[in-house]
Amino acid sequence: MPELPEVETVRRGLEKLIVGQQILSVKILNEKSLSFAGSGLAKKVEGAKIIAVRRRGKVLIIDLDNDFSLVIHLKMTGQLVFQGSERWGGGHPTDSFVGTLPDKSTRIIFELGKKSSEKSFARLFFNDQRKFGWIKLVLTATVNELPLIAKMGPEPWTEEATEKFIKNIRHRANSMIKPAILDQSIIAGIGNIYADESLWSAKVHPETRVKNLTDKQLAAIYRAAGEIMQKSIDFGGSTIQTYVKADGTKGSYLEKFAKVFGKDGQPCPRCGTIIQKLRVAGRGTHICPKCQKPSRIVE
DNA sequence: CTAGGATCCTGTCAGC
DNA sequence: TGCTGACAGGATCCTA
Repeated sequence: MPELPEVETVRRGLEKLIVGQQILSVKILNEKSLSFAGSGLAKKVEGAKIIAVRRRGKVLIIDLDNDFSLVIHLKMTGQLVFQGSERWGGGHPTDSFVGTLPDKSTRIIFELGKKSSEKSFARLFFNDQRKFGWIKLVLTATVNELPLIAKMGPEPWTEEATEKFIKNIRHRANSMIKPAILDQSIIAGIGNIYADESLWSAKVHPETRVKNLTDKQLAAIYRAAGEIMQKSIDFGGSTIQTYVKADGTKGSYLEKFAKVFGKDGQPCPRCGTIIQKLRVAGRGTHICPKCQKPSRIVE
């Protein structure tokens, strides 16, 4: 689930909480959730100090001071929850943000602290209902060689990267625009929500073939994706803070944030037409049928 | 090259 | 209440 804004929100939260901490121990509740192409995984992790928390696309990277890094992908239902003197969590929003941990979704537990001080003890929980998410321990120097990262397209921010994005996507001329922007090798960080939001913003129908879009339209999609994702980060992404409202009831940040995603049956915020839900490339897709007209140039 | 389906899993919800 | 099927904020692999 978590897309770039959620992963960036997690990164910022964790950076404040865990950099400088030592990993005292690792508890593996689900073997497949944590892997290492070698032996002595726990021994490599335990005792290491966390020196940085980075992000590339939807991938989170925790650098350790022993030349290793923990590379994390939350996939659909992953989340990270820090429990120390304070509680913090981000990623896929579920009740595990607020409930007692570990719970049945907990896959890995990192016990953090400083060897010299008993007081700083804290735990970092990697929770993941569907077990699609993963953590890999790799040499820091080889992080960029992981296929997903090696092939990854540009982050959706800079003006220069617009050209890179257009160049990448033109290689997929006959593809529909929605699956094309979901492809991490074309542009990094877009998932199902931001794909729909970006296409609505740029007034492009998700089934439009790439070859039927002008450079200007592609640039508009790229720009919309960057702006919407930046706005989402500023808004606070998906965290405990946005999950629990001030009055203690559950709130969805999507409810407030999204214009079309999950809004089928409701009026388009731009023109009032009822938003429809369709299936495009196997994914639930939300459009305004008036703002996002299908391409008339059909081959 | 592209689409479409299956796969990795668990939980939830609609419908009968 | 219990069952069933569809679906889910991801990515990869396989087939046609």
